[in-house]
Amino acid sequence: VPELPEVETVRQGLNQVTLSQEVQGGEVLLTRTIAHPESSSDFLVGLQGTAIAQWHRRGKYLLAELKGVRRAVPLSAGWLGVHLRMTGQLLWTQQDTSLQKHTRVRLFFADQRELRFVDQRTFGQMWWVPPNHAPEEIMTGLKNLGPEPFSEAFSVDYLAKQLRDRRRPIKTALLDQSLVAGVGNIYADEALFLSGVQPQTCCSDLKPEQIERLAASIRQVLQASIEVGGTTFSNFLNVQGLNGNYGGVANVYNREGEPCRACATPIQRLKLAGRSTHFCPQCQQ
DNA sequence: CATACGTCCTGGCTGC
DNA sequence: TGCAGCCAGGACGTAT
Repeated sequence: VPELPEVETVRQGLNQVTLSQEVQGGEVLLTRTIAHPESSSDFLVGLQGTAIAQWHRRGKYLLAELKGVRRAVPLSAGWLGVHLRMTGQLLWTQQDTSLQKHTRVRLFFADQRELRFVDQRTFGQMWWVPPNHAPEEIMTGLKNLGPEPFSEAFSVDYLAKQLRDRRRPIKTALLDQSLVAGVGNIYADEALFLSGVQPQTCCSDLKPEQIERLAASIRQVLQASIEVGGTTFSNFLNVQGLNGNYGGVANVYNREGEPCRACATPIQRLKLAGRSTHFCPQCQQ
């Protein structure tokens, strides 16, 4: 389940291998994957003859800035957007590598290279944003994203103000991408454990010191995972198809009934907003 | 506006 | 052992 740290790891990997090479063609094996343009062939035509100048990340979205390669002065050639959703993977490979079962989109580069989008559950999406359009015009989800967790905008004051008048459980609020961008189910549970806050706590009941700990914990748990290549809690694969160093070191996620690593109390599981939620009833009050 | 919930999908797991 | 049914969840559309 790629969340911010995994997407950031993919971004860094793509910046190491995909830049400044001409897209010479491609193949869409599942048209539903292409969110824009409506026609898959228009998607491929838009990308053809461009090269990626740089990969960016916003929340869990990947954004490749495109440039024309057949001009002396490279012109803006729009954007390629990707959301991995549940099971999406971007793999940098050779075109003659046998296709994975769930291959959805292939982009062909020079020297028989390929950027391959593999996605078992087919929720993942790709967009081609034409030149002279802002990505958020086409990728409408971008408009509803809250601040990046590592930005100055994600301050204690911001979080306190946002939570003050909300009546939702804090866990549900953390999954809302308009509050803070990039946190998903795993990191929400882990950040709440680290901050000692029960996931069911009503947002407006949180005390100032809890909000302060929560803001710090969100950044801490995300940063720690980025530093080990996004493999802290999942069997996530990087662009080379490798799982660096699966840690399996979650404190609470997917540990129902197992002893809390801090106090040995059995970890409890409940359902919030339709999502499994794990916490230590002793450490989180 | 805030919030809740159903929906999309595949494959792994559970229980009969 | 086969197989139906449940579950996992990110974001969006719709309902309240």
